[in-house]
Amino acid sequence: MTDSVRGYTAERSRARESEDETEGTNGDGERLRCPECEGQLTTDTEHGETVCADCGLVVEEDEIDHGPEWRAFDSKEKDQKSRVGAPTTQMMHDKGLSTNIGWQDKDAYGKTLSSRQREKMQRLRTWNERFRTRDSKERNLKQALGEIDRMASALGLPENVRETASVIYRRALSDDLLPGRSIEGVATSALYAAARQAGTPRSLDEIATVSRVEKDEIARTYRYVVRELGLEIQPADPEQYVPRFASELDLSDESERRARDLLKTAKEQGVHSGKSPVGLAAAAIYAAALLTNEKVTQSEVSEVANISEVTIRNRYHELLEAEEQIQVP
DNA sequence: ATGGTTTTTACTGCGTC
DNA sequence: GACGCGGTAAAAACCAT
Repeated sequence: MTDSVRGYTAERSRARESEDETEGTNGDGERLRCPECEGQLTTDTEHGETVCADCGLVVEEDEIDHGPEWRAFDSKEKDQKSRVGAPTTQMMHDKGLSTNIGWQDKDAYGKTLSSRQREKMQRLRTWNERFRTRDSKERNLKQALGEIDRMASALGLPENVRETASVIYRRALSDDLLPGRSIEGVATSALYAAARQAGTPRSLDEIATVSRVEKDEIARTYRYVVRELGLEIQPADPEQYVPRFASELDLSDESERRARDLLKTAKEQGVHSGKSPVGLAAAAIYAAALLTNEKVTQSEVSEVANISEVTIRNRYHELLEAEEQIQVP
């Protein structure tokens, strides 16, 4: 259940392996015999021909190579692409269709190149590779940053949060955290992390409503990113939610202040550990509104905080108890 | 995977407007 | 009768192991 991403990649690589196998059996030509001399047939993938090993008869030519087109690339690229899976894929910006220069140092007729030519080709490969990957990373980044911007404004997050989110995303990108994960997922996680770091947290649910990615995946990717980048993010402080909820409910500054006080005393009493910060904030808001005689119903609070009324009830009892214990010891 | 904890869901009863 | 509130039991979600 928590492993849908892993399951996904595993399936992809399995599909790739089976593809390799069929390619292999195609190539060995064991069951096929030469019609002239009954000799073994071998497949020459270089020229796209099937030839009899004994008499040299060309049985078939201009064959289409059904193998994945990236097999002949350099080994670094093979690694990269293998992880992604199928030869053409939506997961690469160019669907794997961009021009590449083979590594065999042979010309179109299969002849070996002169050393001068080899050097030249090597330089071309280097530059082609540089442009291609730089290009792909930049598109990737562009899309992700656009996404971050969109979500941030939907959530009313300030500029500095977007900045941090972009920084986190760039770090994830340069640390090669992207392969196997969606751009959107990582972008969303970066934003979630940034919002928390900036002290203006949004709950996972809120994030999930503006993201194109499922909550589960966000949570998973977020954990992964935080771990890999060594980000230090403390659990969200309930007080950080207070101003937002208070203003959404049109509460006075007075009750907002009392809500904070309630949370402070609760913290001193240690009542808050293990409970959801959002729930505590919501309960504090509700309790404070009661104390200041401002009319807010539990359901209204539960609405803006996305928390159940039951949780509000439970929490706010605890908050009031903690308050009493401080005053009458 | 499992077990313990927290949150949610669904339902009920009570008082008030 | 609808609404706000409180409580409860069972289910679901979450978390650490």
